[in-house]
Amino acid sequence: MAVDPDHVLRAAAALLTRKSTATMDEVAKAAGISRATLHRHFAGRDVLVRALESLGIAECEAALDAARLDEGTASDAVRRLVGAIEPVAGLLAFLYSENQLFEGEELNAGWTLIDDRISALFRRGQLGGEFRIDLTPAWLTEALYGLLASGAWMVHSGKGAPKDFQHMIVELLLGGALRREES
Amino acid sequence: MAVDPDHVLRAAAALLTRKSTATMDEVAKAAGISRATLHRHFAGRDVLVRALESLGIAECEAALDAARLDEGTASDAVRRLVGAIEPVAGLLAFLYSENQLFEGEELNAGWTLIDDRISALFRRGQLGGEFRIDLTPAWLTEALYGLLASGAWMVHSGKGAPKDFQHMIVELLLGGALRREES
DNA sequence: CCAGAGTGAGACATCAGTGTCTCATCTGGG
DNA sequence: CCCAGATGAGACACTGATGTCTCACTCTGG
Repeated sequence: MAVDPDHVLRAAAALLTRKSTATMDEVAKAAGISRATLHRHFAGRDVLVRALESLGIAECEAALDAARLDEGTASDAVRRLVGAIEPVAGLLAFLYSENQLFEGEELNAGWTLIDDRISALFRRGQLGGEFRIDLTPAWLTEALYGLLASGAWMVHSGKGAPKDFQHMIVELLLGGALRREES
Repeated sequence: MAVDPDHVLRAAAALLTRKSTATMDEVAKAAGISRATLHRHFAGRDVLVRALESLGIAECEAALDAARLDEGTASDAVRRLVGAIEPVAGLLAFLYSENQLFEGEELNAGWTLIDDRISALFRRGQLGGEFRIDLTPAWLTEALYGLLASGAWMVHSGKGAPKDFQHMIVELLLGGALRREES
């Protein structure tokens, strides 16, 4: 029976999300195929990681689309974005750490696109008077990534419930830790 | 001349902070000693990483002490903490990712101590009515780690200035992205 | 001055992960 | 039914990192 490359990719993503140093052997086993077949579809670990990178980018963009960043208040858009991106957070964290190894090589241009779209959202919130302007959109974007990683870690390690993921991140990112006098 | 193990450790920390996959050979070269001597002082990569872990814990605790978490408002304490912990942020990020590989093994109890001290700070802020209570101290602590990692990444990649490190993190962690009507 | 400790350089074996190949087996379409 | 293509299992060699050992050199203290 012909192997479904997409299924293999998702199995690899699920495994590497938990154990980033997993062997090609383990990846193959996780996907339910032999190492030989895995190598026929992805000729080498780097090829596999690149494919996972493309998958992560595609899913991120899908989440960005689903979140409709241009509609409604920027706060609501951020809320939708975090909710939509939650399933990808683990894979994102893996790729994030893996990309540090590609130091010399150029990184996939897709990330820049995603960064730009998220930055644009924060900028929209600033221009609309919704967000404070003393924190740059670039930093807010990077901070969102960090909080997503922390949230994914909380859930993964069992210290936090998946249902709280969106609330925890959005509330901290938007409102901060300080208690609000108003409302 | 006798090698100073602490100097070796700091050189290793500086290198591994930038390139987490550095070889023992590269570590030795970075420390200005031979691989043989490096192995005489740290018999294996895992021993070296454990030693770095101890160093990171010690420096974290020193930062916690220097920040005087019990004095003044919790907000000011957080501000001092971030400022004091900044030099360790890179090493912290390295150990953070490295600890994921120690899955089965027990993690150093020192981290729990540090977590507890930071959590206690956030709890103090909550009990004093300074911080909101719908975000758990455990999450605030984890979020702080994530923001420290993001900040270190911003500085490391040149996207942000070191002088903004403390301000970026503290302002986002405490105040959030939303614009404040008051003040 | 001399002995001993510490170091640098290099050789060597080992080990894990990987890339590659072969061959038997299985499946599906003509 | 039969064949072509795909898969699984395993063997084999290669590579990079590592652990270990030896030997020569250089300090320093007695």
